[in-house]
Amino acid sequence: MEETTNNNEEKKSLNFIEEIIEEDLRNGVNEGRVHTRFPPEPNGYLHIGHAKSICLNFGLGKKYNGKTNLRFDDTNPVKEDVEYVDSIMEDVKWLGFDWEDRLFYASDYFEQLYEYAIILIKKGKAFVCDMNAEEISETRGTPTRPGKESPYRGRTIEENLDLFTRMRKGEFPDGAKVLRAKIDMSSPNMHMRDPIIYRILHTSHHRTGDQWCIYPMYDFAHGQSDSLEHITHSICTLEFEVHRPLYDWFIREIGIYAPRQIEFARLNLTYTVMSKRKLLDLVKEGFVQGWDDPRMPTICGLRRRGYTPESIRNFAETIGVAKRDNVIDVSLLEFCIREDLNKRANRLMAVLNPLKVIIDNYPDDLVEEMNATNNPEDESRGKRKVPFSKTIYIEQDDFMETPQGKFFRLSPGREVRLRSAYIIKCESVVKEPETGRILEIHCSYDPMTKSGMAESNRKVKSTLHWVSAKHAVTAEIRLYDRLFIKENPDEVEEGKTYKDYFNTNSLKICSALIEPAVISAKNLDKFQFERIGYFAVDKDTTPKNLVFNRVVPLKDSWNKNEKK
RNA sequence: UGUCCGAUGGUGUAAUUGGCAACACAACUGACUCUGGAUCAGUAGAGUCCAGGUUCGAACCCUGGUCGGACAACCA
Repeated sequence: MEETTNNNEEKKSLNFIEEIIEEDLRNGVNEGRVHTRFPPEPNGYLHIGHAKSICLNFGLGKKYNGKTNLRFDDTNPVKEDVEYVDSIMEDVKWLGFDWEDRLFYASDYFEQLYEYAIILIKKGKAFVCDMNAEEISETRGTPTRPGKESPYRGRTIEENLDLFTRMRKGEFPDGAKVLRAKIDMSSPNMHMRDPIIYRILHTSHHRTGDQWCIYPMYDFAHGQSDSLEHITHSICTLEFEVHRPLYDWFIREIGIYAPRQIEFARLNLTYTVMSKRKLLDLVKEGFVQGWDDPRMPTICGLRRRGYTPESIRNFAETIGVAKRDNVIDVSLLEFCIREDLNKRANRLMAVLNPLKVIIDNYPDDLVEEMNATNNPEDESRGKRKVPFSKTIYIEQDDFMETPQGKFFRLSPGREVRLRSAYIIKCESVVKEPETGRILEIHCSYDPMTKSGMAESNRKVKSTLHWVSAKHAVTAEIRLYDRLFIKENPDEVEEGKTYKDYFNTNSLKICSALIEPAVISAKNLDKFQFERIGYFAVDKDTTPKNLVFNRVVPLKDSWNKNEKK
């Protein structure tokens, strides 16, 4: 519909990465080929920050008719596990991306990488060093002070070859020796100070088993892996900018194809943390119930919470990509899921804090099937039947004995519409004598105002949701709030840690009375409970116990005014 | 007292590459509404980190500062 108004097709501006790619395309670099990759380490679950990278890499592949690989950078067997490999593949697929037949592992290249190391040794560009971790660290210098050369730096090529071969054979224990690149101990770039490229690790690997006892360092594997896969644009986060000269050095010395690395700023979100380590702490220390706890910014957490792949992709698109540090307001993420669910989630009525309403002039045993619209945004979703009877429940918040301010819901003597049903009028209030607590309210209904009836269009100030007492289904409801009480939990005061800002009210469990149509709901089904919010069926649901997660509440301008 | 990177409304991203700051979220008005949702209309909010310079003209180029981030794991 937008395109009908302006035919001079408003072209969307390019982000800086697309600009670089298009420039390369114009210059005929790589024969016009675009090939990206998403290279996670299988040592944890993916989070929304990874989603940004996934959408970027796969999005670019798609946009430029190129390809995108999935490659696991699995060079550290002590931290990695197939559990993570599986979850990562599941998450990428769920987000809607396809690596087709291009699933790779850095461990696929171990033999090749070993050969590359031999090349370096033969060129006199790498040496076996016998110093231990502490000694190496001490001689590395600091960013402002040059390091000292290793006493083993001068070993002959033959000696290095012999030692490295024996390292591979398993003749030395963990930590006894490392292979180092011979570059420059006085380089202002710490990564160029004779970096370690191979270490001894007598640990079995999740894919290569006990085939190897030496493993390449990430820096020695990543760039070459990209090269081997003929990646044209290696997109990564900012912290690897300083590594680029090293990658370039390896590629040049080994003499292989050079991809172009482009760095972008990682995503930060308000009221949460985004590092794998911190997320793991929250799981291990029981702040949350697992990686897929719906409060977690992990992909599996968001999925369980009720987020859709479309909403996350749209979020990634909306936040854009640049090089400056950024913190995105969670409200943008919430906007994206509301926007999506508004169009696709069917409506249901559910009461969280019930207040009993008896309609005195309604026949005792009558049950009427009301016609309710499933989704007013999409008439094709049709209608459903909602049973109505003499005793119903409404939300406690929807009644005020002495209405204040602009409260225009139910109160004594006032009329309101019951959604998809009748207009009722509050006639009296029954209270507990001692406490004054409201027990129930009595109303009358106007039979001529049934929804859909010709004369039903009388204007009333508000419409309330409701459920029929004898037909309602009970469900467990989990209400989530932000994980932390501080916008940036990483910004800690003296003597505190991000954990001190954990929001102890981030999960509230309550129950709800829901209209009977809910019983057919299956895991991950999403609904809008009218006037409350979007809810998704949780996997903890059993035939006896329906469990819903609140994805996000509806915007509430009344509640907002109240808080002022 | 190093190297690299960055700096545009509250937040994020733009600005046809030197032509007079736009879009989205958030906020606020109002209209409409059988969801105080959605939708629609509108308002406010930056003169682009600072100081110089080049130019008819600078958010874009140059110089010098300031501030912020990354880098000293046998992690990735």
